[in-house]
Amino acid sequence: MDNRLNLYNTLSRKVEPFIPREDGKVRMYTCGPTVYHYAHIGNLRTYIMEDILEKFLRYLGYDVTRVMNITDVGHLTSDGDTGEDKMLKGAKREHKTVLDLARFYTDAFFEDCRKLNIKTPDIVEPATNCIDEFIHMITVLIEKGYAYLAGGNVYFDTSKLKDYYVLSSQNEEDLAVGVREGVEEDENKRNKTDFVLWFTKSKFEDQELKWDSPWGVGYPGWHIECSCISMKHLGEYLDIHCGGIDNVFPHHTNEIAQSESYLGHKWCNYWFHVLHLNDASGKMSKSKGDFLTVSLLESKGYTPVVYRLFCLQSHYRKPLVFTYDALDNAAAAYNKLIARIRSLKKEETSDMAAAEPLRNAFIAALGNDLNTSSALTVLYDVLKSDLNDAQKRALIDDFDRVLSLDLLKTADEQDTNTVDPELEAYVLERIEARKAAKKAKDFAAADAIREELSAKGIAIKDTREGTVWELVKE
RNA sequence: GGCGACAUAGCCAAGCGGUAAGGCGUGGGUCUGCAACACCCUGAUCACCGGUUCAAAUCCGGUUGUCGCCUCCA
Repeated sequence: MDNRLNLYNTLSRKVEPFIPREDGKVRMYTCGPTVYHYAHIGNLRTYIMEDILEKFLRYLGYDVTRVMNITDVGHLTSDGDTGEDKMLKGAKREHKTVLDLARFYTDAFFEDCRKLNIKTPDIVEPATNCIDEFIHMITVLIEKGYAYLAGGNVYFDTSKLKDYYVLSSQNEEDLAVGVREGVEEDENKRNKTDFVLWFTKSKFEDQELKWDSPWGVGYPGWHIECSCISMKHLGEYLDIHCGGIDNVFPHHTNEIAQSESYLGHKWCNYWFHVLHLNDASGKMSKSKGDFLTVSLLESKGYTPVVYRLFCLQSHYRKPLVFTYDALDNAAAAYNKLIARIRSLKKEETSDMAAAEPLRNAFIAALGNDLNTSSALTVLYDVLKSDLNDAQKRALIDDFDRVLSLDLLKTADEQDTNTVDPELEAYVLERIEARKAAKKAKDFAAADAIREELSAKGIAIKDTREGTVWELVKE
């Protein structure tokens, strides 16, 4: 397969040609959501961009297997055993069991994804399904001398590694421990970067999810989940590991440490990280309490794909600032785009040879480290090109396999042909009445009819070819 | 304190050494009874200061600013 994707790799800090280990086949892992609350649109920015990556790989013809975990246990408010399990905290807040909470927010997450046209990964695995695998890996790590028991917990010993900071190039001395408020240092650790693989101590007596293990009843640490779930479904070698930029350290650094110590060889070649969505005050965070969700945007009248377009206008490796003005900008752009697509005539075509240069431009744009902004420009180039309408529609449909903006679908749905005939007859009758009023120069009556239709959600406009009308959304 | 990213027109944004894409908005125009739509036209020398080069928004050094990470985080 020819290589047409150049991708920034956090591991090398360079844009490099993407070459999977096995020709034509891509093994892709994604850090999934923590399901103690709704996902905010910042979380979803990452999933949108990962979705673009996956779909572009498929567009290029790769056979992609993508796995995602659901973090339904082990995600503490801090990494020491002083931390509170976020799931437990969420369950208390909502008077649900932890499993009900997980199910509820997992469903909510995929519902948001559906609205944003984010494809569900081939395999989705909750952490609580893989306890045996976690125990197995931890056992091996202890046997190999990479892990130790202290204070009832099992820790990974980062001092056993020559190159722990492969991803983030920090150094031990300068790491500030507990810089964040409310994070306490764990006295059991031998090194400040050591992390918990298995907890048996919990200060919360009502900890709901506990499993038996060789080290006592307890629950897994956060980092071990992703390593195990990835290997369970994708084997010992991974091509791409995705996640938000904040996961570089410590989460992904720790994943590499434990995975490669366990395997005894290099694990994953490409690390793909998406930068954050910020609001005017800085980073969006679930723990801040007040955050933006897809439902909130919908309640304000935005179509969710407009947010997707907003994300695609920017590059995934740049911080993006969310403002309603910027979203309005995207909404206007989306509506205009759809209107232009709608004006294309639906015809059959078999000759797509003339479309090749634009198709290649589209591939070149996305192949250049997923430059979605440039890819959208190519979309506009298609509309402006000399191609016939059928070729344009075909090309737009082709691009939308990756962009997933419902381009043709929305344009066709808005077509008045799909409207209830009774309504159509009524509207046509009113338009005729307005025409008569206009002819009689009774503009007050004509405007009244326009007002009346407008109140019913029907917009009319006078074009050279006569008066046309459409249903206005909302 | 350490590590890292970013800084392009009113806003979003591309640009990867050869003379600033695209989108939204604004203003002007065509059309129109008016309006809306559509279409046409309309704008920046790229944070600042040095350096390399025939040539730099693009490379190097420095300055300033914004943001992120340093065991909750997408």
